[in-house]
Amino acid sequence: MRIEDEIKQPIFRDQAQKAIINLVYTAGWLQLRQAAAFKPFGLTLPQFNILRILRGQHPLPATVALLIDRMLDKTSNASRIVDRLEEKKLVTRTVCPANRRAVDIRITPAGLELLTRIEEAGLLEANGTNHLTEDELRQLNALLDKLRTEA
Amino acid sequence: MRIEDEIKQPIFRDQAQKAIINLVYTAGWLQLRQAAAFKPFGLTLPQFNILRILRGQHPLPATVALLIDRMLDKTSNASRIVDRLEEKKLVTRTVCPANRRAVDIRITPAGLELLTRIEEAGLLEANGTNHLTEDELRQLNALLDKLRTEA
DNA sequence: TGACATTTAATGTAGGTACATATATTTGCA
DNA sequence: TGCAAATATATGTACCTACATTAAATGTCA
Repeated sequence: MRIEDEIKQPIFRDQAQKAIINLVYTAGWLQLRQAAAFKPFGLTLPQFNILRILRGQHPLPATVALLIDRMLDKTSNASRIVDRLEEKKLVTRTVCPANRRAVDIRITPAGLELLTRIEEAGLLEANGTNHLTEDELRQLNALLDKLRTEA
Repeated sequence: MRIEDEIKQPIFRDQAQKAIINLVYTAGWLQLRQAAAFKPFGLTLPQFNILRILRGQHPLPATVALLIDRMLDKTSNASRIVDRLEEKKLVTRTVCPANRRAVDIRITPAGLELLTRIEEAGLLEANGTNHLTEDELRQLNALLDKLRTEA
């Protein structure tokens, strides 16, 4: 459905305004579907992303600073997301012996097993981009990268 | 900057995964800039959007149902956003006389004046899409609309 | 007419972001 | 050595979304 119809706004000032609204709306649409997919596993999207980063480090630990560096949203509060994962016994937190300011965060066997189950469910494949061809996806990536170019 | 460099992930599974991450990242990037622009005026983005919808109705009132229908994020809680606008005296809430379940929400003169000031500041123009040509913006809109096509 | 369903908005709860501040530890350097 | 600056994380506050529930008013229909 065209964005005009999705939000019942028939006229935009220009293509730029329309593109911005379309972009934010489409990202929200994607996130909503992804969040719904993760819900049966008791995870939110940020929690899932952090678990994946931790698996990437495994069996080495990660620090909060490393998580922030790798996350999509740099300013988000990794500390509190780790709180939730710790409550669910999916990660452990121990003071880093080499630098007692830092915290070593590690994914647990339960966390690894959960990631495997989620991936086996094929959530990541049915993700909403099925209607675009390889070439269209490339175009989209190029346009988004260009859009973010700073003056 | 390419999305690979923005989030320090050199390899994606495929163009589709890259496009999804790129899309969510770019939308967040845009929203962050927009939120920063509204901050000096004491408004958040959802508050600004609701004020604009109310101005569109002015001098007629809007109901909460109408606001939800027009908003980008359909499931968001318009009621609580109106709470904040009411505290700031930018809108009024009165029980609808024709249907006492509904609430008539109206923008105040202060609300209208604030919108004018924001628009005069030119925030909506410097919005981050300056680097794309008219044709590229059209392409982007078409790709996003197609992406959201349901099976 | 009166019981029941529907509509409209508000509220409770859990989790998230953004930004400022606090606390503990380590580092650097006079 | 000792003290200030820097670092690493945690916490407080305000606001947001998502989803479920509640409360009040209205509509429906036997």
